[in-house]
Amino acid sequence: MTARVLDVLGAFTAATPELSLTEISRRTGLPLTTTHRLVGELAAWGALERGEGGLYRVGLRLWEVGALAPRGLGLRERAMPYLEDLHEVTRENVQLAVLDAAEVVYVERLAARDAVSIRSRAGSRLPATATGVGLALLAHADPEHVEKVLAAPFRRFTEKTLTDPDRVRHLLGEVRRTGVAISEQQIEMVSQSVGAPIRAGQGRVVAALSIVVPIEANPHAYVPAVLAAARGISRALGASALATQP
Amino acid sequence: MTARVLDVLGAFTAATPELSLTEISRRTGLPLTTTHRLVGELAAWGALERGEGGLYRVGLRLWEVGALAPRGLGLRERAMPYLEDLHEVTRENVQLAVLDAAEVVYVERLAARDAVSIRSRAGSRLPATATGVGLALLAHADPEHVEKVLAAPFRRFTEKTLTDPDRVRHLLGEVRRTGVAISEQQIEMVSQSVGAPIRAGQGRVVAALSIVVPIEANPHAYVPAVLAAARGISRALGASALATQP
DNA sequence: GCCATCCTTCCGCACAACGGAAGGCCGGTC
DNA sequence: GACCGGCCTTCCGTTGTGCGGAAGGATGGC
Repeated sequence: MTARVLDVLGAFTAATPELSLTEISRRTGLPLTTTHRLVGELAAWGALERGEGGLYRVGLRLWEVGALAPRGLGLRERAMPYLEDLHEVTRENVQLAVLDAAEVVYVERLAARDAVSIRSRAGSRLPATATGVGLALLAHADPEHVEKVLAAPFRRFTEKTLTDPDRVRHLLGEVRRTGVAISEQQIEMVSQSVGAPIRAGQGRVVAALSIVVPIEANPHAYVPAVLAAARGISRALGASALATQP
Repeated sequence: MTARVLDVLGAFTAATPELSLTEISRRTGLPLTTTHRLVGELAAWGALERGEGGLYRVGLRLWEVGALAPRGLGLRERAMPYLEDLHEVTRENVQLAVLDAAEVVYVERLAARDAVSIRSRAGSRLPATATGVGLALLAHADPEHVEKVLAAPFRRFTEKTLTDPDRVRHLLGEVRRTGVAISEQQIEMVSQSVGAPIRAGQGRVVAALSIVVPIEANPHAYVPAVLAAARGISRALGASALATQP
């Protein structure tokens, strides 16, 4: 059964990237024997591998296949030079993310050594409404999808985290008008982020990037650099010059 | 059956990252109906997703799981700063790779804009004996494993590609003695590479990096920089100072 | 030496995956 | 506008494959 195979893969998380057989069995709820067989088959193929101590971890072959995801490494590779430039110029945290249902998934993250250091790695998730990248993405997403997102309960991080759908709707209009999304103190009280959408062919928004700066800074000062980077990546992805206009 | 699920995933390659249902069916040899169900289940989970035109591609969720591979993104993230430094200083192609059976898998690749430009993106493979990284890895691999690799037929790229097991064995001894692996014109006649092993805890070699330079250059000039980068990454991975000595 | 924990192998049964058949849905052709 | 050829999707009865209980090693701690 396919679902069980995927359950096994899903048992691996960033917090626990190495698991014992029994641990996998516990997490998936599958009988030990079944787990044993599944894990064996996955390991034989290279989707999992066995480290020291007999613990299982995600294997090289699965990484290779995962790297084929257009929204993963593919996007990352083309965006990298622009992210680095932006990072170099500003010395702040720079992030690249895509939308998945109601969350954003961070595809790349360049951390400033000295600046506000938020340390979640590539592959982590946050609610879309609470982040600069997320607002930039939602602003250009299918309205029907946006409504579904806004209908779900909001996760709260700080006292400034948005929880009112109407407030978000208004903000999204603002984002469409200005071309940038500013999220203030929604995740942490000490920081805010400035995000902008990235477009591919036909002008469709496929990703977003953002820069995270201390709350003392003036976010508007970063807008031109953020927009320039977003436009650069959009062009690299094949969006026409016209389509890159807001 | 687990194998069939994996067959479907394996149908996706760097050359053809987007496939139609029938195309997947053809490649895997599975009946169309069966493929349809498997692909549906995989897509529901997020391992695959459906792009424009109905073509299937690798999904975000699989990318996330793949990113957990310690030898994939995990290694990459920690090595990145050192790779960038090396790249910055030398302005040449810099690569990070791990060993998988008889091949090396490139985990990261920083391409020089002007220097000898070598193809193939992160996730690609080459025979271990024909590359700088591969020789560095084999030199510190289980001797039994090395013999298995040398027993298999050699793929030839240029007239300088090594095909004599004894010659390789000798070279591996040399690598162990000097701490660096130099591969000359094995892949292309215009380039050579200088590789060095990267160690993790207990001094075990887990990866290697290399720099690719034109054949006119003196490879030995790059040895100190390459070794410094390899030692830096090893330290970042938790190898003790002693273990990082050759 | 004993017990606890984890991993591995075996094997008969049941039921879920299998895949043939049939039917939609394009878009091209005459 | 009728026909055809590629694709994709749904249905459903049969069968063989994955399932998981039981039992047997392998460690390692006390």
